[in-house]
Amino acid sequence: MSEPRWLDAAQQRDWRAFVDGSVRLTEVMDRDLKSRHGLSLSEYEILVRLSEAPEHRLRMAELAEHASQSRSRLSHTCSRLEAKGLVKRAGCPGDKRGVYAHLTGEGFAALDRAARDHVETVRAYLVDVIAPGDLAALGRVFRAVIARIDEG
Amino acid sequence: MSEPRWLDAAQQRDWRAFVDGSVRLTEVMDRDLKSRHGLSLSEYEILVRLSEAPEHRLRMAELAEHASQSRSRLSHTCSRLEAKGLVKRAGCPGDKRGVYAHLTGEGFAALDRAARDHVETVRAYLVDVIAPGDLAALGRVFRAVIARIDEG
DNA sequence: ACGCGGAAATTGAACTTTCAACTATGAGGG
DNA sequence: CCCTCATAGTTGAAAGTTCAATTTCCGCGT
Repeated sequence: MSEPRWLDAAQQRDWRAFVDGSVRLTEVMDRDLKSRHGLSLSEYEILVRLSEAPEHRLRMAELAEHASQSRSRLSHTCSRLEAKGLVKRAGCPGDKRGVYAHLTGEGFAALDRAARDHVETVRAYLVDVIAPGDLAALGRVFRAVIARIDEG
Repeated sequence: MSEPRWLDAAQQRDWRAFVDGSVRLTEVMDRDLKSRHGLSLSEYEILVRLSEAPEHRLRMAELAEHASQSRSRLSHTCSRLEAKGLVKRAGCPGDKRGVYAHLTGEGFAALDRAARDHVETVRAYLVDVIAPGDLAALGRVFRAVIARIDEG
C-alpha cells in the first residue's frame, strides 16, 4: 500500500477547525439546554422531530432515523422522556410490533420554551458570527455528506 | 419577552443539514476507526494531539484543552490508553502536582497506521464530495465559532 | 394452515462519560 | 512560617450509550 493522499496544509487547517469547532459548538448547545431547560441536546432533537411529524407522533424506527440515533438508544431515551411526561408511547394499530411515540401537551410546551432559547444560542454562536454565504456553504457541504453516506 | 428571532426557511434548512450531517459524519469516522484500528474517535484525537506536541508529550490539562475533553474524561480515557500501551504517564519535575502524558513508540505506530486510513475516510466522505471553496468556508465558519466561544 | 426468515422494539450487561468530591501541591499574604 | 485559596489531577458513583441477545409479530412460500 502506497502513501495515502494526505491533506495539504490549508485543507488540514479547515478540517481541524471543523472537528474542534463542531465539538465545542455542540457542547455549548448541550450545556445551554441542560441548564435552562433540563433537556439534553439529543432529547431536544427527539422532541423537535416529534413536533414536526403529523399528529405529533412517529414510529420508534422512524424517529430513530430522523434523530440519527440507534433504536436501542432511542428506547432508553424515550423511557426517560416518558418518565418526565414529555412523551408517551402507544401501540400501533395495524402492526402489533409497532409503537408510536407521541409528544404530550407538556412535551410540546417544554419544547416551545426550549426552542425560543435555543434559536438565540444558534444565532449567537453560529448564524450571527458568520457570513450568510458561509451558512449556505455549510448547508451544501452537509447535504453532500449526507448524500454520500446514504449512497453507501 | 417578545417573539424570538426565528431562522428563516433557508437558514433552518442549512442549520439542520449541519446538525444531521455532522452527527452522521462523526459516526462514520468513529465506526471506521473502531473497526479497523480498535480506537474510538476521541482516543484517536488524543493520540493526534500528543503526536504533534514537542517531545510527544503534554500535561494532562493541556491535552484536555487540545482534545476538547473534560479533565475527568481525559483521566479515564488515558487510563484505558495506558492499559493498551499507547500512552504512558509520568510525573512532572518542577510541579509535583503535574503529570505528563507521553505517546509511546507503540502509540505512535498505532496512530500512524490509523491516520493513513482516517485521511482516506475524511476524503471519501467530506473533502472529495464538496467544492474546494466550500471546505474553505467550513474552515472560516468554525474558526469564527471557536473565536466566539472563546470570547465568552 | 404451518413454518420460517426477517423486522420492530425492548432489555440487560458492559462500557463510556459526567458530576461532585477528594488528595496533593503551589502561590501569596500577613 | 502558617494560613488560605487556587490549581492539577484522580476517583467512584450515577447517568447515558452501545452491543448482543430476546421477544413478539409480520409476511411469504408451500
